[in-house]
Amino acid sequence: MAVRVRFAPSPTGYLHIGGLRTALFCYLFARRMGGTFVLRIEDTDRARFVADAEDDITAGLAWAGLDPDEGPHLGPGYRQSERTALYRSIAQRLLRSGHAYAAFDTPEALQAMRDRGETYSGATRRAMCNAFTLPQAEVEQRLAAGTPHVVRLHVPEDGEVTFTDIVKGPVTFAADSLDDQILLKSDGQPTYHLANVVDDHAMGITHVIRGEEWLSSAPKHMLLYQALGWEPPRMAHLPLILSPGGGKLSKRSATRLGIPVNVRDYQSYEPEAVINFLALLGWHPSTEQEVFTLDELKATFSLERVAPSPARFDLDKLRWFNQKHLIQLGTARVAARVRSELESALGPIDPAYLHRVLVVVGERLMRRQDLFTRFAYFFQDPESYDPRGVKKRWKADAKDLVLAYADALEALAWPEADAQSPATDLKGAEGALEHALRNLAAMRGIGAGRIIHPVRLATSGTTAGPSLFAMLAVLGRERCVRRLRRAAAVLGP
RNA sequence: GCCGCGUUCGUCUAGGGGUCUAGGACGCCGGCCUUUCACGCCGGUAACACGGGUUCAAAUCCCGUACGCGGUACCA
Repeated sequence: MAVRVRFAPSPTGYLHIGGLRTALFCYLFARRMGGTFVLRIEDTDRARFVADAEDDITAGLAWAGLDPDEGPHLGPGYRQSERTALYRSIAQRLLRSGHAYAAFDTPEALQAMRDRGETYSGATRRAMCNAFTLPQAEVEQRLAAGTPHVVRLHVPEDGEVTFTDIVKGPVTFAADSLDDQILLKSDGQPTYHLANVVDDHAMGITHVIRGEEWLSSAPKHMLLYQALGWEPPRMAHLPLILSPGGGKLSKRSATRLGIPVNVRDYQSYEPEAVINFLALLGWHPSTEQEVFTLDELKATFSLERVAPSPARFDLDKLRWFNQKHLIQLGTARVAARVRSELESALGPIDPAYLHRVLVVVGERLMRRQDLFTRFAYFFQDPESYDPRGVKKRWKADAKDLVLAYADALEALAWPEADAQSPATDLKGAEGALEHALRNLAAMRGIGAGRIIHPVRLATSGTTAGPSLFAMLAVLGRERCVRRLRRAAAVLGP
């Protein structure tokens, strides 16, 4: 049978990183099995509905490269709010077959019951106000009069519910530990439990892949499939993602640690890296490969190799993946991703220049935003000079040497890179720059390092960076000379 | 409280009765390379939660305890 998997978020907030992980596993499994990946919006909660949440979810999936084969953006019938009639008719059917019943309890009465430490179960329902305790005539009269009521699942008083979860293995619940779940709310909307089961069946879902927070309600869903005479899908409950401290990955704790909670806040990471990181959080390939593209993941993923225990979010690891993927992406694609952001911050940038910068920066780029911080000097003259670097490298003769080198650069035959060709053949310039510097050192009878370090400091403001001559070649004569002279004036002897 | 699930280096994990003096990756610490930084390479640090069984043999199977996570809503 063709595999059909669905990702079924609720539009009560923006797409969460944990939600993306669930979506990823759904997607990967569907692709691996040659099946279909469905996006279904579970908008049955009117009170918590967030208007732009659905767009955020769709955008988040697109950003990550997880394209649904079916979904609300492709056709009607994928939002539960469009399917209420279906849920109501199924609820009626359950009512008729005795698998569900009407209950009239007030919120206050329910609260009082909870305060007593009880749940609405086989053991307590006889103390409440419902079709089991009211005379049948009154039930019918109330229903006819349109009295507000809910429809509850009639959970058997004994026996147990067992099913085999693909990641958790065999799971067993005693029926009397299950409460009489509300299926239809008094406003006529279905709860998650009803709508989810009805839709999974109606949409031919073969595998339910979702977060572990659903494991406890899974037996109620199994009961529903049973009552309806439907074959239940296979279940796979994914372990949750925890914060580094071990607790829940809450907004507050996460932001304090610099961990974005919403997918929309991952803009400074490459989607490929986030995907790779998420995939390995709970899943392990049988090999020791760590860096994966989406295509590679699609080819190797399996639910059987998903770990049953929760995993903690590790920012360092995400950063490492980000660096790996930045390298794997290559300068052209990185340039395309960073250009507009860079230009809106710093004005127009010559594409060929940007390309040369990326080549020279190379694997030193951990995150795109490094170009605005650690490597900002490629786009703006340094505003200050690293004090520790100055202390260590800016000796008494530094000013004189830097000035002399500036003069030498002005006189130098400097093969400028061809602006039309981003191929960055800067080797000629590099050689000339190095030759000029070593010449100067020889004339002064000092080591080249005596000049190299002050020059780096003067032109970049820091002591760390790419090979000096490659860096100078990229910066170009004008910037170099200006910066050398300015540093000499500012730093003095 | 009750129900369910889980527990191997700081973190992600491999392993599923003997091949485990427990492997890999991130991080951290050394070293090499390099007149910077990063990459790369070499080396180091560091774990089977605890207690009982079963077995010739247990990280691996069973039971209990502890701890963690989830659920216990007219939220999903």
